[in-house]
Formats: sequence, C-alpha cells, structure tokens
Amino acid sequence: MKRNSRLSLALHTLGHMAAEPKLWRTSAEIAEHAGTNPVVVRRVLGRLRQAGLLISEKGHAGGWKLALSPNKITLADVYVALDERLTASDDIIDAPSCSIEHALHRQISAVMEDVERSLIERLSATTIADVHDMRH
Amino acid sequence: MKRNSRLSLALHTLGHMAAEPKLWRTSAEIAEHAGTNPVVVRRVLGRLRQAGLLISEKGHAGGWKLALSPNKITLADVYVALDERLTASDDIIDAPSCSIEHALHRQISAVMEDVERSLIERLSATTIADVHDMRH
DNA sequence: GACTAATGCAATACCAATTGTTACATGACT
DNA sequence: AGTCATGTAACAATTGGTATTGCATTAGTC
Repeated sequence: MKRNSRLSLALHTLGHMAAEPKLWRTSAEIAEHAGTNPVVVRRVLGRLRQAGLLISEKGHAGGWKLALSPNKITLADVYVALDERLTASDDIIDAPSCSIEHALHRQISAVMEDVERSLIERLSATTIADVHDMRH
Repeated sequence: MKRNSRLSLALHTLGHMAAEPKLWRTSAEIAEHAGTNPVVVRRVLGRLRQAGLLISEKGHAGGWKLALSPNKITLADVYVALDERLTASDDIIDAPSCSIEHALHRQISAVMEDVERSLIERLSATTIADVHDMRH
C-alpha cells in the first residue's frame, strides 16, 4: 500500500458496504480485496467503530458491518473519524521565540484552519451511498 | 527540526530578509537562528533561488539576499517554489481496478484540487513584507 | 465441553521520506 | 596564496506509516 492509505482503505471499504449494508465482512476478506493485511484493516476500521460508523462482532459468524444507513455516513464523517489533518498538529506545540516566526505561524494557521474547514464542508456533501451511485 | 519544516524555514528566513533586504546573510547565520544545519538551509534556499525569489553569491562576501522587493513575494510564491502539496501526488499514478475505488478517487481528487487552489489563493494575499508588519 | 473462526491488541520488523552531517569541489574577495 | 562562502554528493539518523507475528478473548458449531 501507499502512504496515507488509511482514508483510502476506509472509504473504499465503506463504499462496498454501502452496496450491501446487511452483509457481514471479515477483516481477511476486506484485506484481500484491498491488497493489505487483516490487522491493518482492523486497526483502521476500529477507529470507525469508535466513531460509531461501524459495528464489529467477534466469534465464528463475526465481522464488520455499517452501524448506520449508507446515506447517513458522509466522507467527512470518515475523515474526522480517522483524525486526518491537512497540517501537522504539532505545529501548535512549539513556542515561537522569534516574533517573525510567531506572526508567520499565526497567519499560516489561520489560513490552514479555514481551508480545513472548507474541505470538511465539501466532504460532508457526499455520502458513501452517493459514491456507490457515482461509479457507473 | 520537525516534519515538513522546509516551508517554515523558508518563510521564517524570508520574513527576516524583508526587514533588511540589502543585507547579505550566510547559510551559517541563518541555520543558527533557525536551529538547523547550514547545508539544510542551502538546500531549501536553493529552491527559492531556482524560483527567482533569492540571489546567492559565493566567496568571501557571499551569502543570500532577496531577488525581489519584499512586497513582490507572496507566501504562495514560496509554497509553490518548494513544490508543497496538500495531497500525495502519487495518488494519480495508481490504476484503480475497482469501480468504487475509481469513483472515490475521482471525487476526492476533485475536492482536493479545489481546496489546494483556494489555499494558494489565500496565501497569495500576503507578502513577506506584510508578515514583517504583522508581528507587532 | 472441546473446536473453530473471528476480533482486539501489543510488540516488532520493515520501508520510505525527511532531516542532519561530513566531505570536498568551486568561486570570489583580500 | 589564503580565506570564506556556496554547491553538491554521499551517507547516517530519525521519523511516520505499514506489514507481520503472536496471543488473548469471544462467539458460534459440533
């Protein structure tokens, strides 16, 4: 897989789940289709479960399934569930000793926050059910 | 330094240069102020020279200086000179075998391109001279 | 109740990108 | 000539993300 594949993997999987919301899928099946490892799948989907987007069941007939109707889950929900960010969050931690660095940081941060907001707004306009319809 | 520090280093340095545009600075001085290595400074500033934003001179009285007036250099100029991107460009290379993955990729790419465009537009509204004034 | 099949999770190995460092050639000024 | 700077290549160190292995836990099946 490639870098920052968490979002791709998550959206891809939810896209398929939107087609058959009642089907339980195992992490092994999902991993094979996505070309990755079952543990990686469980790690990523685990976050979506914490966010209330997915349900998982242990045991013999276990697996993964949507927790909500496909038209209730937007791309933005997945984006924030995975804690994706355009900017490295550790920028905020640093104490800028230099006044110019400080001013720059404030300006850049303000712009990036706006951009991030508009990104999430754009992503929230599309549901995983929409994605399934868009594929023609 | 921290991740993706190229942009921070570049903007920070240009911010100082905007205060005294005629002063030649050595990579050693810049590196010390920024808490990094002279070679790293030369690598980053070299890109800005290629983009026509900076001038460098070898030899005894050499160093680095702005190639343009501070109010002619915007944050966007620096951003594009360093080839910074919100998204990994290798997303485009992959051939999506799955129709759902394909539809997702198209949708996400379109959104990200718009967002990137708006980011650059926002950054082009501020010059390094502005940054110097904002510091109060 | 033993067996099988799934998730949950920790620990570790692996890999790629970034940054830091060393070394050296080149050019310009004194 | 000597000194001080950039330019650049090569390599080490660090970091973030991904893959893998192992094992505990849980639920269904025989």
